[in-house]
Amino acid sequence: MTTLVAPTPEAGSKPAQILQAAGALFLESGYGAVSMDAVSKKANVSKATLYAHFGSKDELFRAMIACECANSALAGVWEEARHLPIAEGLRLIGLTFVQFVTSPKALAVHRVVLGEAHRFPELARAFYEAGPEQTFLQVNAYLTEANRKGELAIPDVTIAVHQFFALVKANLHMQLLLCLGERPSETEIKRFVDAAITLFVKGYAPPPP
Amino acid sequence: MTTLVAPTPEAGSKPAQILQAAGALFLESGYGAVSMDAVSKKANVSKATLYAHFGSKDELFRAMIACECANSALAGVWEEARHLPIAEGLRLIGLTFVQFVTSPKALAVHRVVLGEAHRFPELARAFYEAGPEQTFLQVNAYLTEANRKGELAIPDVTIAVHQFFALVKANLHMQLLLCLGERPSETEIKRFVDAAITLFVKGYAPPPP
DNA sequence: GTCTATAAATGGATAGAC
DNA sequence: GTCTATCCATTTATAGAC
Repeated sequence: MTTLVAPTPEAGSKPAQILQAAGALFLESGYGAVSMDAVSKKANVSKATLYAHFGSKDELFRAMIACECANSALAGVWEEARHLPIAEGLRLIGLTFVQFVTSPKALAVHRVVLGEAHRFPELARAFYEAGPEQTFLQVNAYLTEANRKGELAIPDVTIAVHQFFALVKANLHMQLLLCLGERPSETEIKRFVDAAITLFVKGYAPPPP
Repeated sequence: MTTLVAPTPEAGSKPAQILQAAGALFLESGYGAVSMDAVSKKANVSKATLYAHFGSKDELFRAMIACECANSALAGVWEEARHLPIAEGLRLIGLTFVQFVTSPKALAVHRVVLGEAHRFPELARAFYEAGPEQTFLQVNAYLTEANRKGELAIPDVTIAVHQFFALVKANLHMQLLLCLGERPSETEIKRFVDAAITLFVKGYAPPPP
């Protein structure tokens, strides 16, 4: 398996300039619409220098995605959620998750990876394993624990994890990926997440004693 | 608003050949990776002929998407679902829906529209309105009726509709969009849908009298 | 390592004959 | 309407000087 190793060269160096420029352009316009010329101009670097660091357009694209995946959001949430009642914990996780995946940056990465998934299947897989899958594993552990404590009664935790994320994202994620409308207000997002948590918790509530 | 009008020229004509070739290539490799040269070759048509029918690459791409959106799957389901108990009706709708959106063709269209959403925002909107939105409206009516009959107790039907589709697609849709793995077996899909329906119906069950 | 300049190929789009 | 042949801009990638 190819793990996504983020190079993250020292800030200010030419590779860092190039990666930053590539990120801005690729994420804005997609792979096909961006030329190496445009990247070199945006990075204030000659094309020769660009090719000295990244052997090809493909390689630059891969490196850029790897770099963008390096930010592990949702870092502090898991520990905090463990000390909350189940509904509150899920609410916190859900809200943080939605805020992350609806951020312009995350949307742009998602969009460009999806658009090129057919051409860079290993990249799509690496992206999935570096991002969504890690989050799933965390919530899997969280729900398993809730099951054990009797707070929920989930017959199939794996399915439930996917359902949880599907519920909190709901249609919002797809709408934003399609560039329909703007990101809703914080209040609006809270409404969606609340509705999701309510449904999830009621749907998986343990039977009354 | 730009509605997606599917031209659907008579079969066998040059425009039809071109659209078919364009569909095969664009859906396989995305917008940027396909040249007009490749389309003309695949369609067994000269480039001049191609440009006589479609003024530009953009126009051809739009026409192709419009053509692909013309297939209104899920057509017969709504009437049939109305005669079933709520859980069975939802199961039928959900299953048909998942089978449709996980078909290779639907996935390819989705992928390419997502990938180019930034460059063709009106196209993304038209796609959404021609496809997902129509389905939402149908289920909105269905759930409103179920609410009225007291089969379910849904406080916000709009949110519930989005939740319903999110649940039945769950993570499967995203995984397939990312070209991870193959489409699961029929049996496996049924398992996912069943789990979704169970959660949804239990979560929105009316309070006991 | 970095630049300027350029090669070699391919892209979208068109002219003009039939 | 359709074809062959071609224009011109742009693209990826490299050569050679500093």
